[in-house]
Amino acid sequence: MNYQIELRHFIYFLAVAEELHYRKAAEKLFISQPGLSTQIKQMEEILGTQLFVRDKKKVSLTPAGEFLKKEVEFILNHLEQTKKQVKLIGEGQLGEVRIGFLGSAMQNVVPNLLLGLKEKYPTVHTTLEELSNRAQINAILADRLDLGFVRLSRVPKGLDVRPVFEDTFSLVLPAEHPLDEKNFKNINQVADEDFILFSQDYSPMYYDTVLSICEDSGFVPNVSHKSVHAQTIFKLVENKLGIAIVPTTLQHGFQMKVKFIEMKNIKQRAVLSMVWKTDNRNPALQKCMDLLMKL
Amino acid sequence: MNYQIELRHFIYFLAVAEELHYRKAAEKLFISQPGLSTQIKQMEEILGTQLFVRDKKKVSLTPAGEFLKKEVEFILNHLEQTKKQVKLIGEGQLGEVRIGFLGSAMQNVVPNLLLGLKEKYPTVHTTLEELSNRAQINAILADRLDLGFVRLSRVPKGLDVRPVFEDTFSLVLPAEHPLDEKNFKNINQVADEDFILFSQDYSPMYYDTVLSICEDSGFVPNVSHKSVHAQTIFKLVENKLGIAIVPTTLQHGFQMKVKFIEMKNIKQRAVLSMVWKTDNRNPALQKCMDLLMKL
DNA sequence: TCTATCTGATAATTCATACTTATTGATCAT
DNA sequence: ATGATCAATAAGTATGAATTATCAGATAGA
Repeated sequence: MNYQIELRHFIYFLAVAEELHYRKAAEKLFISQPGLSTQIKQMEEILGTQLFVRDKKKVSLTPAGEFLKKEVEFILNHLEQTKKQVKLIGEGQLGEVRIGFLGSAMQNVVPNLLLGLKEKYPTVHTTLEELSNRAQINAILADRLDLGFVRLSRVPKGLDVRPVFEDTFSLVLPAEHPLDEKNFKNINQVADEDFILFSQDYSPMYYDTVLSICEDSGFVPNVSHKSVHAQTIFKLVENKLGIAIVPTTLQHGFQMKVKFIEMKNIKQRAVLSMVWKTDNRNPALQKCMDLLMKL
Repeated sequence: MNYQIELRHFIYFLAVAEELHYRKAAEKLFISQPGLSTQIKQMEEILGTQLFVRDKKKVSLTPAGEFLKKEVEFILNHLEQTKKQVKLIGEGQLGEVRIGFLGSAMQNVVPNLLLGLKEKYPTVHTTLEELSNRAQINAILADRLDLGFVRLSRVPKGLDVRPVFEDTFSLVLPAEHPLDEKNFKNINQVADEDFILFSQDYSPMYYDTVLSICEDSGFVPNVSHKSVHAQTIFKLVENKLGIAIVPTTLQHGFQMKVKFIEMKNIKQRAVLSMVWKTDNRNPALQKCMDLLMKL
C-alpha cells in the first residue's frame, strides 16, 4: 500500500503519456498490458493524483499528468546525461589536475604537457601554480596539488618522484665579459669572481650541484648573492655584480644583456622531476602521467 | 546482470555518501548492511564506474562519486518538488513557488509580491524562507528554492539575475547623536566613529558598497562589529557602540531609539535582485515573474 | 439483437530479485 | 592472542513486478 515511486514508473508513465494507449505502450515497453495498467494505477495512488482520464474508448492526460509528462522528460534526460558524465569522470576524461612547478619548468616541460593534454584529453581541466620545491611538496602532501615539478633528489615518504627532463648547466656572464664560447675551457677560469645563485632553501639540490661543479674544478665559489627568481639573478649579472650558473633552458624567455656559455663537458645535470602522491587516485592524474612518460 | 538504475539506488547511494560508513548508512535506511553493500555494488556495475573507495578501515568517494552525490541531491530534491506540484495541480491549484529572501527584502518587495500573487493567482502556493545570499544560491542550484531575493552582483552560471528594487543608503545614529538631517553634509563627518556593518560573507556586495561610500569621502571606516541581523545592528547603535550604514527601507519595521539620515546625494544604491535557475520550468514561477516585472 | 473486436481492469499464478540472517576475512586496538 | 569493528560473501526468504487468463464495457457491422 505504501510503496515508493521508482524510475520504472516514470518510464512506464512516459510511454503511456506518449501513446495514450495502454496496449501499444505496453508493446513498446516489452511488457504485458495488465502489468502496465497496475503500475500506472499504483503510481497514481502514490502521487495521490489522477494522471490519466480513461474515458470510454480513449485515454488522455489530466492537467497534473500533462505537467508530470514535461517533468519526467526532463528528469529522464537529466539522468541519462548524469550517467554519461559519471562514466566519463570515472575514466578520468573529465576532472582536474592541479599542477605546481618551478619557474624553470615553464620553459618546455610544463607547456608540452599542457599541449599534449589539450590534444588528447580536451575535457581535462588544469590549474597551474608556480611554487618553490618545498611549497610543492607541502601542497602535494596536503592534497592541494596533484602533480609537482621540482628539482629535488629526495622526497618524503608517501611521494613518488621521476625525472622528466635533464638539462646541462650554463655559465651566465655579463655581455661584455672577456670569456666567451671560444676561449672558455673550464669553470676555474672564473674561480675568483663573485657567484649569484638560487637560494639554498629554494632548491637545495641545485645549490649542492653547483657547489660540486666548482669542487670538481678545485675551488670553493664565493657566493655574493642569492635569489629565488631567475629574472633577479640575470639582472644582477647584467649589472656586473657577479656571475651565475643556471640550468641551460633558462636562457630562453628573458631579455637581458647577459651571455650564456653552455658547459657540456661537466658531468652534472640539472634534473627536473615530477612528484606526486603515491596513493593519489585522481584518474585525470593518471592520464597526465601516461602522457609524461612519452615526452 | 543487465539491470536498470532505480531511485532506490540513489537514495541508498546518498546515505552512504553522507555517512561514509555502510553499517551506519544501512541503519539510517532501516535495511541490513549486506543488502546495502550489494545494492551499491550493483549500482557501480550499472554505471560502469567505481563510486566509493573501500580502503582499509574507511570508505570515501571517488571523483565520480563526488560528482554523482551533487547530482543525486539535485535529482531527489527536484523529484520531491515535482511530486508536490503534481498533487497541487491535481487539486486544481497552480502549484508552488518556493521563495528565499534576505531579511531586508521583507520590507516591501516580498510582501508586495505575495499580495499580488494572492490577488491575481489565488491558487498559487508559496513557501517563504529567510536565508543568506549564499544559502539562497545553493538552494536554487540544488532545486530546493525557485526564487531568491539577494544582494549580489554576480551569480553562478545557470542562474539568472534581475534587479527589482533600488534603495538609497541611510546613516544610522543613536537618537541622541549631535548629527541630524539638517547639519549632516557628508559621511566624513563621522569618519572617526566606529562602524557596525553586515558581515562580509553574509553580503559581500553590501560590504564592498559601504566601503566604497567611505572611500569616496576619503576615509577607511573603522569596523568594530559585524552582524547578520538588522535588529542586532540597530541595538548596537542604540547602545552607542557605533554607527551603521544600511539600506534605507530597513528603517521601517523596527522599534529602536535610533535615527536615520538618508544619504540621497551619494551615487551608491543598495540593489535588491531576484535570482532563479534559467531552466526552471515551474509554471507557478512564471506567474511570479510576470508579476514582478510590473512592480 | 446478435456477434466480433476493440478497449482497460481484475484475478490468479509465477518468478525475479531485493531483502534477510549467518558467516567470513581483514584490520585494528588492547 | 583476543575481541571489536569494518565490508564482503553465501544461502535462504519473501515481496511484489511480472506473467497468463479472464472479465466488463463500448463500438461497429451484420
